[in-house]
Amino acid sequence: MSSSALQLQHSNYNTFIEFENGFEYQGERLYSIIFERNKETIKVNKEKFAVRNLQKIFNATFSISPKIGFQAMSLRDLSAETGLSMGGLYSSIASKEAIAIMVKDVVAIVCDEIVENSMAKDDPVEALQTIVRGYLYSSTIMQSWFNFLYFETKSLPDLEQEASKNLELEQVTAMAKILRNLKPDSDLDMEFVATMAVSLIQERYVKPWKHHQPKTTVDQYAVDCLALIYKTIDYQID
Amino acid sequence: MSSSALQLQHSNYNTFIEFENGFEYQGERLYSIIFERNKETIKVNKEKFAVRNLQKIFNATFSISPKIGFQAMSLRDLSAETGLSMGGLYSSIASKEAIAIMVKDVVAIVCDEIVENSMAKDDPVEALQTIVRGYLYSSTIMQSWFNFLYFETKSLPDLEQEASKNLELEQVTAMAKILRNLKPDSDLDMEFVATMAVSLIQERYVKPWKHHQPKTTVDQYAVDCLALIYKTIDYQID
DNA sequence: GTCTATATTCGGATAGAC
DNA sequence: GTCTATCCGAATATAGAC
Repeated sequence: MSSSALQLQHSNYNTFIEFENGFEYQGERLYSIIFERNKETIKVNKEKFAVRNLQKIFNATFSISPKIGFQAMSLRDLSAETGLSMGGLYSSIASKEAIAIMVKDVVAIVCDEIVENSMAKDDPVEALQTIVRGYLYSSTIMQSWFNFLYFETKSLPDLEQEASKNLELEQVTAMAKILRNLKPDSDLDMEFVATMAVSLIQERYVKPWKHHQPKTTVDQYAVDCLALIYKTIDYQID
Repeated sequence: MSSSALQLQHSNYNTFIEFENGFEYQGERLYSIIFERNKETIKVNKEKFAVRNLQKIFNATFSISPKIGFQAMSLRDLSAETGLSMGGLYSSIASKEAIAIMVKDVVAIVCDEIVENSMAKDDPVEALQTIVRGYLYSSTIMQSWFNFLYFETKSLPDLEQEASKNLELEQVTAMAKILRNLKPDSDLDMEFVATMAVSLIQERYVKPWKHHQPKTTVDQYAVDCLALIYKTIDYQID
């Protein structure tokens, strides 16, 4: 119980709806956070205007770039899609590259929080639930953000590229650790199992053309993922 | 036995080495095939020269583009890396876009062959082996090609983008079909299992920075994948 | 805070000499 | 068959008016 008293309220969830209600990285709040973190490079001073523009810019980016790629998206495309002029764009962002970096920053914050929340659980079953559901739900709400970072990591400067890859490694490492706690005596390669689990979760945001449409709900998908993991490591659920 | 007599010799394999020996899409042979298929748009007439240049061009593309992305790679970058001049490049390829299209064509041929070979097997256990090992081994030998298509599908014209996505769907569909043959009475969602399997295979060529280095061999990885699949569908191997 | 207009660089592609 | 030289459009980014 020790550390669990310190947990954020939204670190306990068993359904998507429940998670979504406590998830702060969405809506205007999200863009406020981005604004706060990038005040120095954003020329617009009033939060009200900056937030509105950032919202337009990211929406436009996530509308254009999945179709043709970030590098092929010109700022003129972005200007047309946002309704802002070239000058208007540059008053809200430092450069084109800055867009990609901001995406990376936001996703990094969210990913860290997922791992943190999970690591705070003493019970490995709860910990597994938390990381799987947390990752799946977060990347559902922020689908465009996760998808963008996945495919556009190459568009980042070397340092941020490294950071982006590490996000994934941390998920795998954390999950493998939990799995070892669940079955301390197993001689299975838990890194392998965790790799499988992570890539299964990524499937949803990486290949929306395959999953996004009808088929299964996120909650069902979460159940399926967990069941598959338990089966793989021969863990009997009560 | 009926159809298995018609199979290509290299459709029977149980190890990477064995597969590699019968795999024709590598070395000079590969570039001969590309040359034959693109004679009309390649200005160089002598196969000897064309093959040598194509080899340089694809090697350079696979060296530069994973780091910065295909769109960010300029033909001047390519010129520097290949040692060919701008004019020299354009005598061997029709355009920059043509490079991406040729990659897609080659990968499509290989993927089709994997599915074909697998579908030719009457025994579902053999069929599963064939598709899993075929996909894994092919994408190991042609790692750069598969990786490129995965991340640069966006750089293709709409029509080829569609074709590229279909390649993946065909793998999943084929694998799901085999799994249903293996366990006809199971009420598991075999599309889900196949999706998991395919994304596990893709892991290797999609994230080489995670897997390529030391760790497990391809053969071990194949065994692990197959074991995981069997476990998932509760199939007892003899 | 947002626009228009423009500076400047760099991209893909081609023509024509060798 | 390959190279050099060059065209031309398009890209990022900025200056300064409103």
